[in-house]
Amino acid sequence: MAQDKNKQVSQITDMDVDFAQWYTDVCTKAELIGYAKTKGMFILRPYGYAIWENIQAYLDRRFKETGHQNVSMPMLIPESLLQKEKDHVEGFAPECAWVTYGGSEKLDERLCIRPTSETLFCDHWADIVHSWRDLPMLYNQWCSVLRWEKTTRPFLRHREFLWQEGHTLHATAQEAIEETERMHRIYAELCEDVLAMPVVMGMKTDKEKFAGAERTYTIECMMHDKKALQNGTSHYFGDGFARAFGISFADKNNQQVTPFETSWGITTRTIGGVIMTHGDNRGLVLPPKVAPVQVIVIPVAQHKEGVIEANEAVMERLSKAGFRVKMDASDNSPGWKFAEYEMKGVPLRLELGPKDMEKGQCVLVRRDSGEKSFVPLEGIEDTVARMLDDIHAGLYAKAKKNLEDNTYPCATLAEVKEKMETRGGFAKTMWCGDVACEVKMKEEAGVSSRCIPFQQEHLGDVCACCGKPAKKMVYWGVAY
RNA sequence: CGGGGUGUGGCGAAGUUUGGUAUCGCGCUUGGUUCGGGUCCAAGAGGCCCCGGGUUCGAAUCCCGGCACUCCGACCA
Repeated sequence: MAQDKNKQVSQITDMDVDFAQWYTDVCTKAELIGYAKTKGMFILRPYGYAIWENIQAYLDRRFKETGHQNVSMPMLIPESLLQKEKDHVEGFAPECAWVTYGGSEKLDERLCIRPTSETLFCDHWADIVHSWRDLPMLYNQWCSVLRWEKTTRPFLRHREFLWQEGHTLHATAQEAIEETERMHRIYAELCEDVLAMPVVMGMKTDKEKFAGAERTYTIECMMHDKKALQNGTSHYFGDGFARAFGISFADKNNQQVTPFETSWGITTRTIGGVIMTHGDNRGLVLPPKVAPVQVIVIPVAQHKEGVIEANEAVMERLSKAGFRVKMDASDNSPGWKFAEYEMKGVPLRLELGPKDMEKGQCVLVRRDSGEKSFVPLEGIEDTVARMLDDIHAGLYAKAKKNLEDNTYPCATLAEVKEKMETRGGFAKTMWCGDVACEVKMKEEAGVSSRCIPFQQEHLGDVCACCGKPAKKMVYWGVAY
């Protein structure tokens, strides 16, 4: 068996044996990622980057539809600028990387390589915002940021990672809160409608919220191994940053007032989430809407006359219909190709050989279920479209089941601890709102609060941890 | 950053205990062959044995120091 493996397409570890190793195998063997020479720095290979581009294309369109403009801010932040907001600098200082030399000369002031750009946007706005007519400012930038993480993993934690960071400034708190919630919903829609990942929407507790934020809205997803992944956050800052940076404007009554800020972001980590949500023991399983290749066309008995041409014709038809389609006419055997594209998570495989040509049909095989069907070439565009939709729905339903089956109520800390050890997932409990109980939950049950869901349930009257009157229902879990 | 594991052609490994200058499979190249689930045959190319010191006549192998990957914690998108 071990020897036979070597003859095959690069093998991946069984996910039930070692999920972490399975994950790393998929990232490398499916050619999503390469390791760079500097610890924690990763190369997004073409196939991995293409997934990001598809996510990017969707979000960029949604951002522009909602009135946002893209900008580009500097990569370096002078230390004095970073220092202006106390909570913010405290939150990020431990993971900042600094530039201290320019050429051979030591700099008078060291420069932080941006871990996030709130300070840059605020400083800029302090210059250009003067009147209520200048608001709102609805900015976004696609860039990479740097955080000196101690533990790194492909997609899930890079020292440098790609993301988008939206930053907006509003005349009123109400408007800023609406913006924060609007973007939070867009992230949820990305997850559910595009990535087939069901979400839990809610707010972070004070302990877990972003450094400097008044409120952090979060989207929590459950991975195949039942651990949580935060997938997109949206922050409401109140006027804290604006005050710290001296941003003010003349309102309609000619009063100088302070505006309200938001920021929101999603990163390439999301790709890690996609892998861990849908993947299986054959490798990656990509949701059709972000799959770089949606249909892989594999000619069978391709040396026979007319086979390649017939396959090319189908490929062109599908391509013309707007599908991302590729044909593999290499001299690898069909079986090799089947395994290869399954590992790379291509949603649909189309086989076309001499027998099919006679019958005017082809074979379609779904990556998610392995289901094989013989379909007429006539109307293949519609068949493929329908099947890709079915795959999306199937992936979503499966992930939803995983989320629902592994989310359960607990009445006490002891119960959380016991259930977490035996089954993992999300424990939901009532909570008094005290940070001390969160700390205790972490220490004793090993879980952190994932979020205070919007969809609240009344599970009881008292906090599962301290027994005092409860204020909210909270989801707890082990997070990536 | 604390605790474990690992580092040998592109990939997976053997060799390390008992020092003598590298072996196998896959992949790759070329020519044939085959093609509906990981074809078969033949010939060929490819290695700073993670890096830097040390011991030794001689180091992949022994000693010291780094670095990277990986898992478990703490921190984090």
